[in-house]
Amino acid sequence: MEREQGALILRRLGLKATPRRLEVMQCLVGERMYLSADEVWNRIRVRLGSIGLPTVYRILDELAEARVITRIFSADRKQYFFMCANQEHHHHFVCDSCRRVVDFAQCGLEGLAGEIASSTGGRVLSHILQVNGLCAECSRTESEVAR
Amino acid sequence: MEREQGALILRRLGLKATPRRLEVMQCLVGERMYLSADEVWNRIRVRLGSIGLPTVYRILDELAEARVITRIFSADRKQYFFMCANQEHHHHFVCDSCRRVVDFAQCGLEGLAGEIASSTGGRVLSHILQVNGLCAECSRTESEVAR
DNA sequence: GTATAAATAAAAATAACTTTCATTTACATG
DNA sequence: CATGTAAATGAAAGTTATTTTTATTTATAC
Ligand SMILES: [Mn+2]
Ligand SMILES: [Mn+2]
Ligand SMILES: [Zn+2]
Ligand SMILES: [Zn+2]
Repeated sequence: MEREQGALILRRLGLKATPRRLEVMQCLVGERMYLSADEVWNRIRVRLGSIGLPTVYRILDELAEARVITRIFSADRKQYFFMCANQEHHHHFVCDSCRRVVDFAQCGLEGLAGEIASSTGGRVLSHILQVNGLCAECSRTESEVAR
Repeated sequence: MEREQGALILRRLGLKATPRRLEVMQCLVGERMYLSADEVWNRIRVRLGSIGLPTVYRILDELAEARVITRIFSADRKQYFFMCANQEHHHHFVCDSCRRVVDFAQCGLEGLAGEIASSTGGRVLSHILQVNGLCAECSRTESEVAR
């Protein structure tokens, strides 16, 4: 992501294009594994000289709120983040072993939303969908180990 | 849930049928809202005389592990639990306003699992699906307030 | 350049959970 | 029924991810 592109996205969201925000975005863009706030912090503070962990948390929150990045669900219940080029509605296939994230477009929940609304009389507002497993590489590795 | 039924479930899991476990199950069965460990604790300690919060956490973990109860995802990232009579694979429609949980059987992710496996070369092991919104009652209330 | 609201750092606080370890209890066995 | 044993529990302390607070700095509109 070009520096100016990041700045544009931030201004569109009504956020100032600060060096810290740009670094956080830079750190996540193109990264194919999901990262924790702590990991983002450790990666960027080398380059920024210094940045506070609360700042990283705040920036990640803002970006997630604005849907620039996504939250990934993990069994350890920590917060993890991932940025995808894909800006349309979609979900993720997440590797339990190496943390790789792969987009998939199929959602197929529009129909379900309708069914739930009509059968319960309620209103559907959002949904969480995440598929977990082993990516191709980890799947292969595991087979080798078993041999 | 009859006391003896609870005991049977626990023994089948290789767990001792202790008064604390039975109370936790009793507390959750038939409850139509999801509850936190803290809430379960406050409800049952009145009846048990005393029980430690770590014990409640341990019991809830065991029951969730054994799939006797389910974890509910919440924006506050606390752990919430819900028990459904329905023992088959299914998911939940959760009210963001009153915490009510409604089962829905449709999952429709078997096909998706296959597609992901064949397109990525990986292996699908599990998935998370939760639909959020407003239950019928809360949806009605909200409309009234808007008027 | 300057004013101003927004952003940040540093430190302290929070709170949800978890661990430890000494004591108690369910229950299998005789 | 008595009893041995592993499993379960309580109390207290510990952990740690995340958040709050407040004084200072900075992006940006004018
Ligand atoms: Mn979807
Ligand atoms: Mn499913
Ligand atoms: Zn992998
Ligand atoms: Zn409701």
